[in-house]
Amino acid sequence: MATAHTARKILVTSALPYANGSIHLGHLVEYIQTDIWVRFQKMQGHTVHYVCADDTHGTPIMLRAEKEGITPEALIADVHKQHSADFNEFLVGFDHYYSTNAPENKALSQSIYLALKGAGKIASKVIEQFYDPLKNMFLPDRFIKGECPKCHAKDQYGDSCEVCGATYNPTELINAYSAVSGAAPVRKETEHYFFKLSECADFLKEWTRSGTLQGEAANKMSEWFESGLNDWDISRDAPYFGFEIPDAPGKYFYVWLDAPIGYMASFKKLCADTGLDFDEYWAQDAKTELYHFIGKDILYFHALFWPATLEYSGYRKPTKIFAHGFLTVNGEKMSKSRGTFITARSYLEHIKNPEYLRYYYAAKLNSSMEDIDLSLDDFVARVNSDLVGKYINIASRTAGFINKQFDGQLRPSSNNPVVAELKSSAAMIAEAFDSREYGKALREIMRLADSANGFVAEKAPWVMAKQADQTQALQEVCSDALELFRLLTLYLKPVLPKLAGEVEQFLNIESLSWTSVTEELTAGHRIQSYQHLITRIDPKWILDMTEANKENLTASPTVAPVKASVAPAETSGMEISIDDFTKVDLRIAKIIHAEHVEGAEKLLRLSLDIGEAKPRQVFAGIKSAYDPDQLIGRLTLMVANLAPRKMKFGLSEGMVLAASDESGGPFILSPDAGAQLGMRVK
RNA sequence: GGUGAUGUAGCUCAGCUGGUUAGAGCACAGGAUUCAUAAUCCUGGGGUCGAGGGUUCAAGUCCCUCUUUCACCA
Repeated sequence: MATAHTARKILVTSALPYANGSIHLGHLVEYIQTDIWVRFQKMQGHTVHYVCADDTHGTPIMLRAEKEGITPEALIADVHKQHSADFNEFLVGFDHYYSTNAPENKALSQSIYLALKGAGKIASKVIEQFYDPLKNMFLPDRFIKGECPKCHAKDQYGDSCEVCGATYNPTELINAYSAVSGAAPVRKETEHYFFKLSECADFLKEWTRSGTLQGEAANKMSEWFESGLNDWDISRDAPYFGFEIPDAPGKYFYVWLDAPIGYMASFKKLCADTGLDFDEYWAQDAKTELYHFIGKDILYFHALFWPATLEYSGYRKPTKIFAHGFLTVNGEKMSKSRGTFITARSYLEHIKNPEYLRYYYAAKLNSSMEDIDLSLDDFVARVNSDLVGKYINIASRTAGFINKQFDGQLRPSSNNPVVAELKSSAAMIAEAFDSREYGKALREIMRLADSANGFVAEKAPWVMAKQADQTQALQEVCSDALELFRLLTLYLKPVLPKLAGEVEQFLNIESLSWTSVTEELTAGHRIQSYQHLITRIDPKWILDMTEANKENLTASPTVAPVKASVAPAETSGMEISIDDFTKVDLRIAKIIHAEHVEGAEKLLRLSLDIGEAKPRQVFAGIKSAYDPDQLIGRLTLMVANLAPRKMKFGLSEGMVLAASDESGGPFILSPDAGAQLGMRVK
């Protein structure tokens, strides 16, 4: 039996979500996967601590806070509140959820750095980097934009082109500009600190092949060894939101240095709060187990930098790293235009029950790094069929007899073969959960639920209920069915902890643990009256959710004021030639900023990006129909070669197009998904 | 471009170290049943296992080429 071994001491982490956005369904794959594993191990009687934190440092957070006119600290405090609430509602049971911007993390990061320095693993080197002369800051590659050197698509990031897929250096971009200020970046020298990863190759080769990684992950790692390991740049220059490097004023730790240390810091705070022994879990010779659940995209940081950092600063290494794949929705990448970029919050608003998603993810998850697909139709079918039709139905169809005819009292039969069958699967299901083969576990559990329903169908208690001499048989069949239901609940508990709690109340039993497999509902035990525990998903909820998540690519008002019956408006009647038309340079523009203009009745001031070095300022008479906030970020159409015009409030460098007549408007235009800013309209 | 994964019934997925007519759930069709918030049970139709080549007595399973989708490239 899987339950026979001695209790283990386990520390588990999920990757730290970046404090720059909301938790969405993609994030939740990982937290749900980890939480199921943690709950399963706890049910096994092991001591498990599950910690996580917000990843709070770096340039994007600094700039976003600046844009919102608040301090980074205020920004991350707000995000922390939101993230915590989301995780809480999805029943992700962290033992501690912290922040990397915490005193424990600062102290640990600095001491680890000093230990690495003491071990001779830190070097400094003068490098050349792009610098924004307007903003007086060094620019990460992703904050440099320009024209792709291969396909000449405008507005591409500094590392690769989203249009043609080419990769290159920021130096190769044509007409490069800073995404922060629009200024042309200059090259500037600066001293950076490096972790000498190149000296860690032998250690890492052995470590990554010692069973700590999945096979495919280890394969992936070997490519890095073949090409040779470079030293890792761990410093960034001020201004930077992060921790300053000791004895190096103006130099900060790169966010990826202090992020994984955040695992330690979160646990350290938990230790301070609860009296746990930090060293028992992190000392070099620690006998406890340490597992990191991560996405395949950050394997690199966790399987190379992190173990090397720990090794040479005198700490223990992870026992194992579990990498999972990405989430697709309906077979494609999550998409704002299709409404499949769904936040945790939006899911809760529309579907409400988080356990549906937990169940569906569990049904899809395995131990590999393959992507998993959230097929929304399949989601509805699966939850309704498995959870409501099969599992809950067992209680729903039998509890009534027990409550009405036997006053809630049970009388199980002895040696029911179906009960024995369910019990005999306990070890196999435990093994599947333990090895993160949740899909396999759930397939088995649903097979057992089929057996249970087959048992009820075969015994036909509704026939017994009509025969006076079958009273005892009726009570036995229904009691046995509830015993089957109890076992299924136990098996599903890591996935559906809240529902399991409600079933425990209904059955009037103690909290189920894995050893409860060997127990049984006994004769004379009284259950509570049955109330329906979960309802089916209405496909309409899904529709509403995807609609609500569709980014406003079309007009923003939800109610269309245009009447379908209006006669088509007459055209002006004047013909023009194609040449006349091509004189008008129409471009797809992205509204990067919009605001009210003081003193203007009708105008909004827009900043429009059409792939040029600087955004255009355009005044548009659309104040009556649009709120500036809802315009920011969307694409529209502009006339790019209209002669600039001086207006009372400033220079207008173009014109946006909008439709209107006496029935309503103005309505500004939007391109179909796929159009990129800067594209010519013709 | 390089590397690691990936492509199996309409949909979502199982198929361990190669071995009898390729499986499940959902969907669909027929039947049964009415205890259950139409749930359940039985039966059935449906696949040239991405394409092509190779190894083998035998390949979805191994090898090669091409191709799909995803990720990473400090």
